[in-house]
Amino acid sequence: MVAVSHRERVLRAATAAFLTEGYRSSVERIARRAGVAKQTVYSHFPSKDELFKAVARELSTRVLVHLESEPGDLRASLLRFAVAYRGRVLSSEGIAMFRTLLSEMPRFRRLARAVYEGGTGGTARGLAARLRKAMDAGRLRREDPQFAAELFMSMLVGVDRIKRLYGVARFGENDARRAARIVDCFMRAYSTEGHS
Amino acid sequence: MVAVSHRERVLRAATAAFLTEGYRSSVERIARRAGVAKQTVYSHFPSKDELFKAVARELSTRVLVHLESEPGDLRASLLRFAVAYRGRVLSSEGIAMFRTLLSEMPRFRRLARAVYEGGTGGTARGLAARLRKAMDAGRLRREDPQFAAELFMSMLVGVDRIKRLYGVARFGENDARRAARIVDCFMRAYSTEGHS
DNA sequence: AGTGTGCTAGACTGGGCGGTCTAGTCCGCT
DNA sequence: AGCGGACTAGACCGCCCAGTCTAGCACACT
Repeated sequence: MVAVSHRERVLRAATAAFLTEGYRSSVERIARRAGVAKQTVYSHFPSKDELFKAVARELSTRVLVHLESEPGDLRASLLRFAVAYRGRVLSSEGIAMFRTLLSEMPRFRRLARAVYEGGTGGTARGLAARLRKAMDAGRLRREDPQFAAELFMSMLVGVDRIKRLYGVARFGENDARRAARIVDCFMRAYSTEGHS
Repeated sequence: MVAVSHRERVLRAATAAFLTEGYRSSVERIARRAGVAKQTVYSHFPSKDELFKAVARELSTRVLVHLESEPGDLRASLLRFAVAYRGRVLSSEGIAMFRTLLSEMPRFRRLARAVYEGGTGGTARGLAARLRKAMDAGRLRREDPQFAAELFMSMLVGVDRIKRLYGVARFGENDARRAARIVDCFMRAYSTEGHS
């Protein structure tokens, strides 16, 4: 089916366009970028809004960060998660995605919930499940695991995301160290083992 | 001078308009909202972009949260800060401001830095100074106070802000409790006193 | 060869907007 | 009374854009 390929190309071009220009990007520019006639865009998506929604839905599936639930060292496991999550969220693409989605979400309230659930929400739930296990095993202080998961994720990207959004900081090589420091802090607050 | 009053009215109307409609808000609507002719807007601001920048600058001065640096109980002091900061950031106005500024910041890179410095950056610096004092007094674990301040602020608003931005959560009455729990976590990670 | 389908380029419509211009009104000052 | 500056409503220009329409091209199927 050629249609699928065309649809795919439009979607990809629209994604790139919306991420760089925001919703301002015109349908004609998107068509050009996809190497396709404007009419072809409209033959696959009924309106610009629907195209945007499709892009948003597709984007939201890229965000989820899984956490291996295998037994291994909890600290190492959290550190891997930290680096992966920060990499996804703080990357240029992650920042552009956040900015673009955010500014249009008030117009698409139902979609907004779905995007949240597919990204931050889903990731938090997965993390919370892992933390609960660690709590059950007595390796983490017993407390609301959902709260702990959200707190950990907040610690990981909070102000750093803001800095990137305002163009104040880059996402550099010393990032792994920062992630490690944050994991240390989290463990100090939640680990049942002694602190230094 | 009547001019000042008019300028002020335009600025206020523009602020309200940009916060609710974003940059989409037309100059004519802003003029109407201010009860003023379109020409009057242009007699005070050379272009819509400049008007927007003026609004952004004005908004950024509203964000700073000060922390009393008097000696008192550190935990109580942090808790007051936590409640104040969350109140400012997570309020409907704070969220709208964030969304509006954010989506236009890529076009105004110099302004973006200033807005960051006036808001999050300045608040973090003030908090860091306070934390450093507590560290000097031996009441907090000695560590990079700037990092600690940013981490604390991340903990305070990170995921909660995301939830509000996506319309997933409201800002309700049990907020003070959440702030308190976060302060507890921070103190567990940083306090030099024993933990329960 | 003939038909239909999916595509192409590009013209077109209707509407919105930034920004300018005109003509006229109001008010304070001399 | 007469002048000037700040304001008003509203017309206007040029541009961009979402979405539609037309005419023609290329290829697959029979």
